[in-house]
Amino acid sequence: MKKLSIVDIANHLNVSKTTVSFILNGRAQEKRIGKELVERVQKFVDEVGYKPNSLAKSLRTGKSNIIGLMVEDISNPFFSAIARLIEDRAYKNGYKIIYCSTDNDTFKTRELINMFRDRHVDGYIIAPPEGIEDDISSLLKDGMPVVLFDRHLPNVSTDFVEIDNLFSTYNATKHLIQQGYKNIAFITFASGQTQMQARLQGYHNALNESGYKPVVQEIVFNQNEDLIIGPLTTFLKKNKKLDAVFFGTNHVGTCGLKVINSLGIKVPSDLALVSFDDYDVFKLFSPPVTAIAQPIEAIADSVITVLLNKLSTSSQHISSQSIILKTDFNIRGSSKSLIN
Amino acid sequence: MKKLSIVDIANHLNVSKTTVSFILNGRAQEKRIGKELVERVQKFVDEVGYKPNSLAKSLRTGKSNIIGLMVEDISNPFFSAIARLIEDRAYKNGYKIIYCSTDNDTFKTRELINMFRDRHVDGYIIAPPEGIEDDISSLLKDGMPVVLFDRHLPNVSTDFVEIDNLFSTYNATKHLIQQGYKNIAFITFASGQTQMQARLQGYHNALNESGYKPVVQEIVFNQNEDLIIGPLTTFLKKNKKLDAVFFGTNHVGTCGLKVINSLGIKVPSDLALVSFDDYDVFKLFSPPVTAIAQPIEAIADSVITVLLNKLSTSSQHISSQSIILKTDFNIRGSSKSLIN
DNA sequence: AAATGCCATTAAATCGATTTATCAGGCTAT
DNA sequence: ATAGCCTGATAAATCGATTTAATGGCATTT
Repeated sequence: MKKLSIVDIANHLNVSKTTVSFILNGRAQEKRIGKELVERVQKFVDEVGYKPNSLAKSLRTGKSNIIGLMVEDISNPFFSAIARLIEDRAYKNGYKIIYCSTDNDTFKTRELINMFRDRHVDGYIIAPPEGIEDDISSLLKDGMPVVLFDRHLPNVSTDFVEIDNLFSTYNATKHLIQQGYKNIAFITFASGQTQMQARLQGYHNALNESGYKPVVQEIVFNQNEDLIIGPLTTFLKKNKKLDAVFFGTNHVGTCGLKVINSLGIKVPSDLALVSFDDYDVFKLFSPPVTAIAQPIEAIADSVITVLLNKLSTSSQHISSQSIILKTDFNIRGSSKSLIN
Repeated sequence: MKKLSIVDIANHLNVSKTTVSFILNGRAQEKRIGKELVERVQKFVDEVGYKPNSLAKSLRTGKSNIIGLMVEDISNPFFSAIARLIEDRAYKNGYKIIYCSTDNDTFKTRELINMFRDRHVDGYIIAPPEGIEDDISSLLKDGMPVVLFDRHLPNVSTDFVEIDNLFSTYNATKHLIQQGYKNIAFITFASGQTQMQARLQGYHNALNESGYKPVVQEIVFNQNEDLIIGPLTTFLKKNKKLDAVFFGTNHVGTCGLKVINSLGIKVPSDLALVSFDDYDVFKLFSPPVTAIAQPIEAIADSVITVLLNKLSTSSQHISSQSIILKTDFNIRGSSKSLIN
């Protein structure tokens, strides 16, 4: 009842395991193995449902058919949606996914990379935290395929998939300004990551053009939501002159809505809202929240396509490519015109 | 620059790899290996940062230190939250997680189980779809540790973690009745899974006690949300006499809210709401939705604890245990009293 | 003095595959 | 006749660990 090995197959058919291996790996013709022998082996293998032990296979070949996926936090809807799509595509192409959440913690990420390495994953998909440059570089130096997404590392030359963060916030801020809002705050997580910096820059650019004063509030990320809601509450209580708020991520946005509810702030008459990312919470809030929607499918698709490419061609020569995707700007009730 | 193997270590120190292996696996004392030799080996291993090749290790020992986690859909907040917590606990205990989404598809699940098996995972955590009984039984027969959660399989005797579904819906339905609602519909995904059946039963029990007529609408699950929203819209348009609706899952609930918004139904004056599961969407809706909150942490904790136990003791003798956890009932504005 | 036991260590087998190198036999060309 | 070349297949090496069985040397027992 125990699992069959290639030796069992070989013995039962009175051939050598080499022959079986060649046949199973489609090298029968190349190795000019007799046609009826090939059929005999194939038939028996199908019959007993033999599957090669993938550990042994990996040990010998050095390939594991596993892709390591590192997101910031799998329980964040943005990341879980992307993970889901990547998962599907990967499975369809014969790859499994091992995933984990980095929490944007450099040390944790480093450990996880080492674990993946130890596990001999074939490729890496990473939403990298800051400070992990050296570890990524080291992966690259060893010829490991790595695709970054959601952000990139300026000093590391590798493939990555991102969205046009700067234009997205520039455009959305412009929209607020056109609706007549003048005191627009930008609330975001404190982070030097490229995507956050770009978002901030877009906001600044738009305000500069109009000559309005920027008001930026950075929140320290914390797993405990109360430690986000607290500072947010303080900020909104203090800055009564604001007429609009721009949330830099879906998480900040969600927390922001909770604060707005608890303070009894009316949207958009007291305060207009725009948020980065789009998901059910924003669609179902009253009034629904204007949001920048990231093209989840396109991101996942690009990421996995780039990685699969690298895995199949193992072309060291092709220099890294970066893919920048457009976002959708979904205007809803939370940023209605002041002038009507 | 390539990775060191145990042979390299052994050669460099002029000892046999057996000795190195014993030392590294903490069997030095048992094998009475000299104290200073142990230290010499340890020191060198630390120095060069040698890590045993886990594939080779797994091949030899049959253990992979990987746990297979199969949820219904990783992009569902309930499952992603649990996955996240399980992930953390697993990593802390030296286990990695391979996860995947079953889509409640029996065939897909069967393939995934085979894949996990092939990958030699040490244990399984599964939210099982119907029809997968035989595959689970076969795992158990082969002595694999399996823990089910969110639902169980009546004909399979294995450990599982669930919540008290029947009481939860019974209690919530009672609440609606006490608030004066009489025409209460229950909308849920068509499914014979134990948790869904129990939820339905709880609803029926409460209505029976009061003599009100049950109205049950089953929706066929689909990845494409429009195919859920469509039938839901039809249903709510047809049944104008309803004064309350009970959503059987967070997903149905979210879709339900979208329909309610698009139809312009006023909550709770036109229609009171209660939903199973609790998450940000329900808290931030206006008015906030009364919901049954599952104890996410407790579920994740129980699941991983039970599994780790089975993994460490490998006690075939202990009969399976089932853990039933209590839920929280969060009463909010969407189910306010009719009588005031 | 031979036998036994203990100590500290190691050689060799094993896990289950892939891959390299080899082989026996028949045929062709010099 | 013999060297060389296909053909069709396989023996043996390899991946990098764990584990079983064995070893040589020394002290102790009979």
